[in-house]
Amino acid sequence: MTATPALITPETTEAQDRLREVRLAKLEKLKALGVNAYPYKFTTTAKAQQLHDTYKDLAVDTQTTDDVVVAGRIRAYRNDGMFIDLQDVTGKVQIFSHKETLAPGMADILACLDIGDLIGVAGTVRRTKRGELTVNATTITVLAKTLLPLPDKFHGLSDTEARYRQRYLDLIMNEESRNTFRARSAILRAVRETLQGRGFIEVETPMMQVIPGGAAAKPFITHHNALDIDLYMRIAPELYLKRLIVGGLSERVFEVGRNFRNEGLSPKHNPEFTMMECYQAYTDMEGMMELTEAIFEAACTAVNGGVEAQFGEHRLNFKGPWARVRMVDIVKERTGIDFLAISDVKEARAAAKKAGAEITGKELWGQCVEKVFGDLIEPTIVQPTHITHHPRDISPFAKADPKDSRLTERYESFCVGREIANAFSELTDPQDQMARFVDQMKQRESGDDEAQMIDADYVTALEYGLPPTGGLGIGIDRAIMLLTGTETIRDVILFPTLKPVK
RNA sequence: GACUGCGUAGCUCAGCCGGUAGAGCAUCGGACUUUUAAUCCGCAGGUCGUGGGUUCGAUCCCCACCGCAGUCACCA
Repeated sequence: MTATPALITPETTEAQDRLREVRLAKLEKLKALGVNAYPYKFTTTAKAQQLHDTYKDLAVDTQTTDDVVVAGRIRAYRNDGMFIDLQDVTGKVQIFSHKETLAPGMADILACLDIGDLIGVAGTVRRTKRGELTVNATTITVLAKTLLPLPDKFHGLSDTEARYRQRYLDLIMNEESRNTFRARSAILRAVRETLQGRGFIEVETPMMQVIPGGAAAKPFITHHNALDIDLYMRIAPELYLKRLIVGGLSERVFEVGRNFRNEGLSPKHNPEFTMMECYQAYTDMEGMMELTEAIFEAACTAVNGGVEAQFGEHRLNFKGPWARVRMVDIVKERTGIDFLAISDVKEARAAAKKAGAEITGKELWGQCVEKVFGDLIEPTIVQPTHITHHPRDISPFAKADPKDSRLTERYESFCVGREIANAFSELTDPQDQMARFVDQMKQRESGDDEAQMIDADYVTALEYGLPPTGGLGIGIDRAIMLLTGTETIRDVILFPTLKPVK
């Protein structure tokens, strides 16, 4: 036997090589029988679930004359292939092969099959004495001969590392994993449909940017050879999307796409993650609140059939309107600290520290408020809640609160101690915006490498006029975790970031 | 980045106080045949994550490194 280059796989062990040899021998037998084990096309007439639906009333021990053609992966192979469990995207159906009903030559093919192989089966439908819906095979077509065995048919694949590195095996073996990622798709569709139903148009903005703005985060750096310049992977699409509102491309735009933040990995953080951001002209944060609720209601309904979702012990209800409370008010209510009555920064830091927040001594007034909220209150929020009117210090793109210039028209929505949305009445005043950038630059110079860089062109865009606009961002991965009851972000991202194996 | 835990056959897992490894499933050979994790008999399958060290002897003890997980830090 001659080894082809494709089969030189240094990662496999000798034991794996032996297992492969066995299957290669069967592949050779198939070739000898004139069978192409990797054909080009196959047409089916039914899926497994369709058969179960159609024949749900078929009596036990009953043979029909209905011809069907199915295709899928062999998940179980009993009695030397007499019984096969065939799995397709909808589920499993049993295949029965008997000398008397099998077409000539099929028995030889059957003998060359293994668990894991992809096959097509033509036959008639019956229900066995034991009540199992079954296709009595007449012909069997090899659609792809496998060269490596699947994991344990009963215990499956549970090794977390293997599940992430070889996601295809995880998907073959674990129905829960398949369901989660199908739910992910359904949620994304619901988000898009909700927005499109309201007249938002989907756009795409640069992922490689010269000035990475729109969020407080460390960026990844990459390099463009021809231009010989470094570029940053975007941390947010925000500033580009608002340029589109300035341009009047649409009064309503949204983007669903990847953001990249150079930070640690955790059950809640993956360096690349999916974000939905949308901007709507002529509305403010109130309008965004209603939209936030509508999106979550739709997304939850898409995967759970209603506005409730189970997350751990918590029964979450996404039906709007959600509770809303000002950040300073809930801080005052829970800790007794009335930050609005504190004007001195040192005093604010002392109060925050006394309350139990982690204070380094460099915080601005607004950062003290946020620390207390983030450290002490955020983790306790269970049901969807809008926390509103963030301090101006931590909100460089939000309009000031007309009632108190220390605050802004901004809110973040929280659920089970997690942020699920961030929105505000967008700052549209170019002079105020430039002042905010200058403030950020000062924070940057004093060591905060996550403070915003000045994006002069963005300010120029504002000088051409951004209408009153509401903006909203939703972290899609975390939303999916909540709506599907998933504890770790790696279980909702198909190929999470992992260190390479050396 | 820090701490803790884990890494044993293709998969899922045992392995005592240090004496160079076991099971089930899968594979292979055989038996059986309307099964449901099919059953029965038998064979084979291992650089115990990697590299050092201690020891007469290391899967086990020590050190370093690699990877994964959890917690924290960083971070929305």
